[in-house]
Amino acid sequence: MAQKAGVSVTTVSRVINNSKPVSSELRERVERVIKETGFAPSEVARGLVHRKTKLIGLMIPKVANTFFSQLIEGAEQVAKANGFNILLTVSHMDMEKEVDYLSIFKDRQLDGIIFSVSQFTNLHRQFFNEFEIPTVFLGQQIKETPYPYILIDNFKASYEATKYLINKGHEKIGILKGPDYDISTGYERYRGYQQALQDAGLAVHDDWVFSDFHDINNGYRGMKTIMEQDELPTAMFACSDVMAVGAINYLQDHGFRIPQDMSIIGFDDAELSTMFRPKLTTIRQDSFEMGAEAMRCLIEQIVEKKTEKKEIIFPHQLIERESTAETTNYLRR
Amino acid sequence: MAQKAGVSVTTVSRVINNSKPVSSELRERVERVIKETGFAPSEVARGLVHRKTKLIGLMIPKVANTFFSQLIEGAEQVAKANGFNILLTVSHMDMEKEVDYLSIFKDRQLDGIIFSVSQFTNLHRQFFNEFEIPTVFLGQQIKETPYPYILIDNFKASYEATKYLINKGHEKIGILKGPDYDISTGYERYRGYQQALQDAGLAVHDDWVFSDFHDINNGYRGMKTIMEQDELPTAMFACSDVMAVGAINYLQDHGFRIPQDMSIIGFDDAELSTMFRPKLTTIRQDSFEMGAEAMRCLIEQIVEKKTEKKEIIFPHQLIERESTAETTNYLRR
DNA sequence: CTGTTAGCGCTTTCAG
DNA sequence: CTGAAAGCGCTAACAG
Repeated sequence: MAQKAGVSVTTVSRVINNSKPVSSELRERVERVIKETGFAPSEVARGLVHRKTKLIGLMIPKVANTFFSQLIEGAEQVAKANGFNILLTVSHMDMEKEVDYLSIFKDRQLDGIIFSVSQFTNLHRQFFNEFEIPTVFLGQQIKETPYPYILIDNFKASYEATKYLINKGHEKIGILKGPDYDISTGYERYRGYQQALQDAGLAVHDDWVFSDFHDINNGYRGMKTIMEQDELPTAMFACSDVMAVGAINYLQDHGFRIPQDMSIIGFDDAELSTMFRPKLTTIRQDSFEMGAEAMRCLIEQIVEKKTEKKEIIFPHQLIERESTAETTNYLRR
Repeated sequence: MAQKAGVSVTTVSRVINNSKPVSSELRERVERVIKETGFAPSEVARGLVHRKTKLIGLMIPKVANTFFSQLIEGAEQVAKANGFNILLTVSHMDMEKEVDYLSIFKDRQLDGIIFSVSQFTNLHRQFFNEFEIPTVFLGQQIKETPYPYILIDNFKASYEATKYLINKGHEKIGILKGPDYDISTGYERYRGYQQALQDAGLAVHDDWVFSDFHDINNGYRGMKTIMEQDELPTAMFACSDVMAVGAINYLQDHGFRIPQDMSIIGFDDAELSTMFRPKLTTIRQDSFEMGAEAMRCLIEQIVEKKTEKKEIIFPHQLIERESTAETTNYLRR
């Protein structure tokens, strides 16, 4: 390349990066050859010099899930707009894999990490202690690192969802939640539910609490388990839309009508919330925008070369649709 | 690192890569320091030496779509198992972006590309002519490059879907398809539909043909457009499940029953096919496995250092569920 | 078996 | 304004 244009590599570098003045003559010559040969500098070599890769590691538990797939799109868009690319890894909620990927991120000298932790273990702690790399945590309040985290207020959102059901006259309210160790969708959402019940003078009925991974089958199974109890709830708070849909499927398959026989509120406002009939009443969180914001926050850390601990709480919103109703005309159970 | 262990960097390299014999004494010393410091070699520097990055570029039009999100998971799993990582880009069906990303892939010296092309333009052609990089195309028969492509037989699958409807006694069959320039989900699926109709002595009714991007709203809109015609079909072939769901929503919202008043067959067997009620009759394609296989095929090219043109046709399968029925007791229209 | 040397393709001093 | 030289962190070829 430099040869072809009859200049030094330095000059080529200078015209490409516009880093130092170059005479218009040489510049033109170089530009011509660039156009002809389609030359572009090796990002790898550049990376070696600058100790920057312009690569962001994005680690999430699952792709095939509206929340995450939209989040990815948001993050990708912002990354692209800032000259970054995304190295995507899927952890499948496996802590070992998470730590494994973390060190891959390190070895590859990624410029930053966006990380949806499933559980912050000692191995995680160790990594972030030993190694310094701009990071944004997703979905959980990770307080023990200097890095920001971004999430919605799961406690509050769940409190509101439960309160909403209570305001509709429900007193027997069950919950379909994530696994206990999943702080945000398991623990926090359960806490909100519990608190709302308590504040209304209602008791938590353990038989109406079901925990497992968020997927449709578990929603189905969870609802089944609960409907096999002697005493039945009149409303359910499903901590994800997929759980809600699974639950509704179970109920409909067994002759129950929604919302006439059971009110169900979901969480996420996934695309399916409106495709599904009845349309889901749910808590909306803007996952695309959360991905975008996480990426903005990360890039800011990278370019400013400083990270400040901050907590980004995203707004959520209760959207009332068709899967919930007043208790007034509920059958006696 | 080398200093700490009191050896040369070469020796360190040798124990890490096990590339040449090292005395057990030095080896131990080095290993100890590695353990202590958590040292790991820079992938970037390695990449520069080897001209390999162990990175695969994956370009798809959309993440938030079951077909692609599962495909990503399949590809990621295989990549990981072989020591590769994925650089993910989302093209949003934008040809310029596609070409743009292609050259990013080149500049970053990715080891290979898995590419779901929307339309193979001159710019694409030019890229693949000028530049040699292991590639696997996804979803379209790209015949003009030396690289393999992987897809299902869209023509045949659509023929079967349409034939299935015909066998149920339907003679008035509409179609909700992808945009024309989308060879696989637009053109090929339309061709299969058309051929099946023709072979059965049925005519294509242009008013029952609707084309647009595959999403739920377009399914809704498409069905609306068709239902506003004077003469109505008794069955629809939706070229994607999301289209099918949109269509069903429209019909149900307007008092039609599925499948009693209209039979609908989808395409993809997305997760929602069974969550949705009525459960969708659809054409199943295994996108996870397609992603995995594409990655295997790509990695083979990379390690064998040779590419042979091949065509990987994945099986598809018609799955009969609840959204289709015999015409026998259809209302006269 | 081990270390020294060269070089991967770039950018950044440092001279001129 | 321009080029030569040094070096980013590693591996491979070459001596010893």
